[in-house]
Amino acid sequence: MPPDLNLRISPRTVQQETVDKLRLAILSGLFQPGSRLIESQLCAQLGISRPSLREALRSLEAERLIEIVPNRGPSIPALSWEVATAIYEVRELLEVEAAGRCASRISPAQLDELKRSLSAFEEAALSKDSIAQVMTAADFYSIILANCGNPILEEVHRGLVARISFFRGRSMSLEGRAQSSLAEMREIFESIAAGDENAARKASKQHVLKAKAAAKISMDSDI
Amino acid sequence: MPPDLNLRISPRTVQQETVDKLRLAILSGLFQPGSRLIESQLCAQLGISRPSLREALRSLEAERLIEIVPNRGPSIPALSWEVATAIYEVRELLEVEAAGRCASRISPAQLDELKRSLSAFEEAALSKDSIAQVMTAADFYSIILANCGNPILEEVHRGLVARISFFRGRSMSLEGRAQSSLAEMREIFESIAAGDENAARKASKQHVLKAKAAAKISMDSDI
DNA sequence: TCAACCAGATTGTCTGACATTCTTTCAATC
DNA sequence: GATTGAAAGAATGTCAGACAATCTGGTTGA
Repeated sequence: MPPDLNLRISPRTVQQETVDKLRLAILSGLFQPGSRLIESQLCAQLGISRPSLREALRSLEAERLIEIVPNRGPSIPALSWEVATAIYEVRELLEVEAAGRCASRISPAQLDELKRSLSAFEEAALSKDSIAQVMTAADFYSIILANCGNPILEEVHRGLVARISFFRGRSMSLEGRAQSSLAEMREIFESIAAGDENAARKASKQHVLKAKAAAKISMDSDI
Repeated sequence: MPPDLNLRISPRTVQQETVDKLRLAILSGLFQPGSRLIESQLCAQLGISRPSLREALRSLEAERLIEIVPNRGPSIPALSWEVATAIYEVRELLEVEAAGRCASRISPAQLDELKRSLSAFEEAALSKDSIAQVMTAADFYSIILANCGNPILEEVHRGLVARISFFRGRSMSLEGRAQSSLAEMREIFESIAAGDENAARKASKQHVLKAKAAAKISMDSDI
C-alpha cells in the first residue's frame, strides 16, 4: 500500500486551495487595501471557474479578510486605526489568558518546541528579513495558544491576528522593534518555562501593548 | 457635507437571505446535531440554485455553524462538552470585559434600552416560553456588547454565542433557571447603572459560570 | 460470514447564459 | 466651464444543465 495514504485522508478541493492561496496573497500584502478584486481576473489567474472562486470568496468574507458589497463585488478592506485598536485590545485579552494558562500546563516537549521557535525568531531578528520575523513570531504565539488548553481561544486569536498582519509586517521593520520584540518574547518564554502564571500574563500584556504602540508609530509615520 | 454619510442602502441578495434563513433554522434547533444537509433538498426547499446555496453554506461553514467535509457535504456539527466548555470560558473572558467597560461608558439612552430589555426578559421568564427567554436574554447581552466601545469584542462574542445556542435553549427550560438567570442579569444591570466597573465584572462572571453549570446539567440529565 | 462489487445518490466542478447593477464616457444643457 | 443626463461597457448576481469523482447501502459470490 502506498505510504502517502495518511497524507490523503482529506482530499484537497479546488475551493480549499483557492482560499489558502488567496489568504496567503492577502496576508502577504499582495493587494492594496481598498483595492477591488475582479472575479474574472482572479478566475483566469487561478485557473478556476467562477462558482469555485465565489465559494472561496465567501469563506474569506466570513474571515473578514475581504469585503463583499452587493453589486460591487469583493475588495480588500482598509483597516482603520480604530478597528485595529479594537483588535489589539481583544488580542491582549486572549493572549494574556493563553500565556497564563500555558505557563501552568505546557508539556516539556512543547516547551522545548517553544524554545526552538524563540531561537528561530532570534535568528530572524538578526537578519533584516521582516517577513521571516513576522512568520517566526507567529509560530511562537501559535505554540503558546496551542498549549493553553482551550482550542477556541486559539481559533479566535488566529482569526484576529490574521486581520492585523498588515500592521505587523510594517511595525517589524521599524528600527529596533525586532530587538525589543525579542526581549519581550524572551521574557514571556522565561515566565512560562518557570511555570509562573502571573509573570507570563504580565509579560504577555506588555508585549501586546508594545506591539500596538509600534503599529501605531509605523502607521502614523508614513501616509 | 455630513461627516458620516453612510446612506448606502445595500440590496439583499439571495445569498444573504439564504444565510440568514439557514442560520435561524440552525440556531432554533431545526436540524439535529450530526445530521447531514443535502444540497438538492435545500435548493428545492429554499427555491434557489445550487451555486447560490453553496455560497451560503461556505459562509455558514466559516461561522462554524456547519461543517463541510470534502465529498461528504455539509452537516450540523455535534458540539462536544469539551468544546462547549472552551466556548463558555472565552465567552466569560469577553463578557466580563464588556460588562466592565460598559459600566463606565454607557449612555443614559442606552442604559434605558438595557433596562427595557431586562424587563422584556423578566416577562419572558414569567411565561414558560423558553424561546422568548433565549431571545430576550440575547438582546440584553447584545446591548451590553454594543456599548463596550469595542466592535471586535462584540463581533467575536456574537460568533461564539451562536455556537452554543443549542445549550442555551435547553438550560433555560431547566426548573428555576430562568428565575435565577433573571436575578443574575438584574445584578449586572444594577452594577452597570451604578457605573461600578468591578461589580459589573463580578456579576457578569457569576452569570456566565452559572449559565455554564446549567448547560452542563441540562446536557448530563438527558442523553 | 465476509469480502467484493455494483447501482443509486451526492458532491465537486465546469461551461454558458442572461438580467441587473455599477462605472465611465461623452454629449447636451444651463 | 461646470453640471447634468444618457448610453455603452464592464462586472456581478443568479440560474440551468452537465459530468466525473466519490460515497453509500445492498446484493452477490466465495
